[in-house]
Amino acid sequence: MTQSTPRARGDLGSGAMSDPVVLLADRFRHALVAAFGPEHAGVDPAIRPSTHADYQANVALGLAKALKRPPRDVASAIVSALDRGDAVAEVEIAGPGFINVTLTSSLLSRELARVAATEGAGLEHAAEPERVVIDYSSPNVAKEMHVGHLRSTVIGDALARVFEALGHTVLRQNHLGDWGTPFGMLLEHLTDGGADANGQSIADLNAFYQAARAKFDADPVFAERARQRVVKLQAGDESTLALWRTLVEASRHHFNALYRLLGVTLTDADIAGESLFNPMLPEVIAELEAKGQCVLDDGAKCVFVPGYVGRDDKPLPLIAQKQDGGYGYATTDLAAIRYRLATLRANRILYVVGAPQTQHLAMIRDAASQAGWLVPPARAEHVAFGSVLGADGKVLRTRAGANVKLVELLEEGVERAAAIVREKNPELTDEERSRIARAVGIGAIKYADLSSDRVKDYVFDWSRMLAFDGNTAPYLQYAYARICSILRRADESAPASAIAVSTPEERALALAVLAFPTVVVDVAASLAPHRLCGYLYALATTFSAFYERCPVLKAATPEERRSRLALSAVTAQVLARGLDLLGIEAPEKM
RNA sequence: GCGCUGGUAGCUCAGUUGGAUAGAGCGUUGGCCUCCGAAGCCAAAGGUCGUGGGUUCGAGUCCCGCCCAGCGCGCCA
Repeated sequence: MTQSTPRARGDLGSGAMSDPVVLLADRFRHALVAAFGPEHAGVDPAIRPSTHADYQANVALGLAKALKRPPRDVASAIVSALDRGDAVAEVEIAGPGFINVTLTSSLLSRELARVAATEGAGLEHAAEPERVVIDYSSPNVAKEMHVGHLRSTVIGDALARVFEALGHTVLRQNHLGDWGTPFGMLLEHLTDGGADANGQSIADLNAFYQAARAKFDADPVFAERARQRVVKLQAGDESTLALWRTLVEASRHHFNALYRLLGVTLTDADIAGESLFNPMLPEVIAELEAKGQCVLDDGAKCVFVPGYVGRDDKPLPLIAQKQDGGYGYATTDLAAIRYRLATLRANRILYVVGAPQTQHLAMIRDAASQAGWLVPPARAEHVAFGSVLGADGKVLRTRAGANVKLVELLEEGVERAAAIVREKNPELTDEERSRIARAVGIGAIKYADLSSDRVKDYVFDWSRMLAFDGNTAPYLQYAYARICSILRRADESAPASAIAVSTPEERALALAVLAFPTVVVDVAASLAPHRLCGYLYALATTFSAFYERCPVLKAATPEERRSRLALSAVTAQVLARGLDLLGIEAPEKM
């Protein structure tokens, strides 16, 4: 829906205190004011990682034009005004006006100690916590979950974890498809004795759904009964509701089992399905009418928002009430956004919904603004994502053309992981192996989903996601397990204050570790979990380089050994915390 | 027709919101285990960033046109 407005790097406020970028940005902002006056207080110093130093400030180049001075002059004025304190070891002006900054080792040690001391690996709570509604997963009652639900569930859960880690109040909303016309045929089929739905597995209900559907399509008498049953359901007929509840109950068991297997934080308390909003629909329409937002068009009550036209070049409506008096999904979505703002008091609403619904959700957002429900600074954003594709480049399906069941997909992942773990590490007990296989198999699937830009489609490929090379969950888990192995053998533990950064590999690793909080804040602002993946992968490869060149247990001196042990430990802490934010487990052995 | 989203190495993908020489993994080629987990590491080769203009000190990144692909566009959700 709205594009998020990410804050400039280095201007992240709290939540990133241990990252030197924050400290540097602060020092540079003061220098800008000192050098050029208070009107430059809001300028972003543009602190970036550098290949020529620890960081570089790019602000002089942009400022040169406004000040009508040569960039290098501007740079040197900034450098003169810069308070280096005990943080900055070296500053140099390079090229057209880049300011290269090298930090002192003592600063790195101090900040690493701070990271190690915090439970969240350096994460701090936002200065102004928000109430964030996240609408995700949203499976349909009486249908088995399939790959189509994977991305919403995995991405939404990762975002929920990230926002909570930053101290925001997260209101998970599982918008179940638990109401509407399809329930007419389902309930009618149930009264026909089509299935014993009481507490039975959803697999039965899946077949049950298809049977009901077939009967509905083939038998006009049945179809009419189904329509009547919808009317009874809408009217609150008690025996009909009882049947409906059995379907919902059985489905919930299925969803919960799957969420447990997948390691997703959703619970029954997060269920806010279509049925919740059903009673609100008449009053929503009444309010829209009272506000003059609703007009009769072609027999339907419609809300028109500017900027949307249909194929015929005529304005495109949101249909609040159909010709026949029934309600469609637009009505439910309007009721839901109103509820989330007025009742849940959300500041921010995230719709983790597929990209094809972009226009629809934009219209819902605009209609909510138009109705006076959605008022800044509250905002609604569409966290759109692409499709999961098969090897043929088309939406992933079984060979028979059916939807791929999510349970089967996850179980296959675990089985494949178990086979790999068995081969690579035969010494594990059965119990260890099965626990690790679960972490690796599920982790691989989730990570594959999270690690590329969510708006793009991605190709589902077992061998790639389960590979131990490249940007995969197993590679990160391996890096973590390897560090744990070192720490187990060490027979001593060293505090982060023992870290003395000396070699280039140690320095690179220290800087990488310290960037963690900034990355997490950035993920929350940009709603882009793949940036956390990219960061963790870079962290793991940086550790590997350190591991190759810098002996830990066999370090030259006891001081160096303790320093490297502590640096390894804090790296492990960040890796595990980062994976946890993605909803992925990090076993200590694999 | 209109709109949205994509197009970066043979393949799969990054690219920090306009900065210095566009980076990874796979695959290919060549190295590294008497040494903390080789499930790893190092190196080489591989690019008109779909295309043509524009903006400026500087464009994969911003603007316009075009090409290709996917998706959406009135009572399904």
